[in-house]
Amino acid sequence: MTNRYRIGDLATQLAVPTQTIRYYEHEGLLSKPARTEGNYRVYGIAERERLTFILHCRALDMTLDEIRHLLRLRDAPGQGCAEVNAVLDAHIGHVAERIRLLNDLQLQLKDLRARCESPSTSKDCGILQGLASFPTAQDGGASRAGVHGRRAQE
Amino acid sequence: MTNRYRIGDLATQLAVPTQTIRYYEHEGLLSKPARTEGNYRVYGIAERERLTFILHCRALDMTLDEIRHLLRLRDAPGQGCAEVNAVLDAHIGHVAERIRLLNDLQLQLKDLRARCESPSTSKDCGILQGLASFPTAQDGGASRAGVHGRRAQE
DNA sequence: AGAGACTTTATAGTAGCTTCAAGGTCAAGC
DNA sequence: GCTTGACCTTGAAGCTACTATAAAGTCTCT
Repeated sequence: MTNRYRIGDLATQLAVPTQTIRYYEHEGLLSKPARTEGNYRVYGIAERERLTFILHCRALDMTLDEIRHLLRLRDAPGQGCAEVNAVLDAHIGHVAERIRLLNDLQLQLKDLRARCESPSTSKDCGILQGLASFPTAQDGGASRAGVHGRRAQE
Repeated sequence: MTNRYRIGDLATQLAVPTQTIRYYEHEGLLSKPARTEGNYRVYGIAERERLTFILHCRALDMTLDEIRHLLRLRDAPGQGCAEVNAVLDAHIGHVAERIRLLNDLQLQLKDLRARCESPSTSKDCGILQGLASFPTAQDGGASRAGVHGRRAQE
C-alpha cells in the first residue's frame, strides 16, 4: 500500500527535513504517530495531508501559533469559517504592516546613503555622522521591520 | 557634571532596556566601562554616542554583525569610506529583496482570501481547502519573507 | 556477517533580545 | 541605626522555528 510512510519518505516527498517533522510533532502540530516494532514512526494519508497543510501555511509565513489556530478550526468541521477568515485577515494585516515599515526603512537608508557619494575618509563620512546624529526610531518611529530572513540569506 | 551616567540613566535617555546595554557589552559592541566602588557601570559622553550610533543602526534594522563592521570602520578614522558605502548598499539590497518577497506573499494571501467571501462551514471552507492543496513554495517558491517582527507585534 | 542507509533520542546552537532569580548598593525617612 | 525601596550586579532560562550534532539502534542488501 502507498499510504504507509516512514518519516524519511514523507520528508523526501514534501521536501522538508525529518527534524522539522519531529519538531512539529513536539510542538503539537502533528499528533504522535503509530510506531513499527523497531520504534520507527509510521504515517498515513491523513498525516501527510496535515503536514502539507502546515507547510503551505509556513510558505505563507504564518507563525506556528497561527497555524495551530487554523488546524484547530480545521479539526472542528461544523464551525463556520468566519474565524478562518479572521486569522487570514490578521495575517494579511501583518504582512501589509511589514511592507509599510520596510518601505519607510528603504527611504531612510537611501537618504543616508546619499550623504556619501564622494570618496572621503571615514572620519568625515556623512553616513557615519548621520548614524551618530539621526533622529531615533522612537520619535515617530519605524519600530522594527525584520529584514534578515532565515531561508533567504545573502 | 553631566557626562557621567549610570546604566539606568543611559537606558532612560536613549529609551532602551538596561539589559540590552549589557547585552551589547557582552557582544563586544560596547567596551567594558569603568566601575564605581560599588561595582556599578559608569559611562561617559563617548560611550553614550557609541550607543546612540548602535541604536540608530538597529532602528535601520541592521544586524549586530553589520553594526560591528561599521563600528570598526568608525574606529579607524583615516580609512576611506568606500567600505561604509558597501555595507550600507548591501543592507539596502537586503531590504529591497525582503520587500519583493513580501509583495509576492501578499498577492498569494489575497488570492487565498478571495476563496471564502461567503459564509460557510469550515468543512467546505475554500481557504482551508486551498491551504491543503495549494502548490508548495519550493515549486518556484518565495523562500521565506519574515513577517513577524519583535517590536512590532499585533 | 557486515556495510551502509535509515531511524531513534537528547542536546546545543542560531539572533537579539526579554524575563527571571538571587543577591548587592545606595539614598532617604523614621 | 535600621528599614524601605529603587537601583544595580551576575548568571541562566525563555522566545521562534528551526538546524546541526552525537551516540546509539534498526533495517536491507549482499
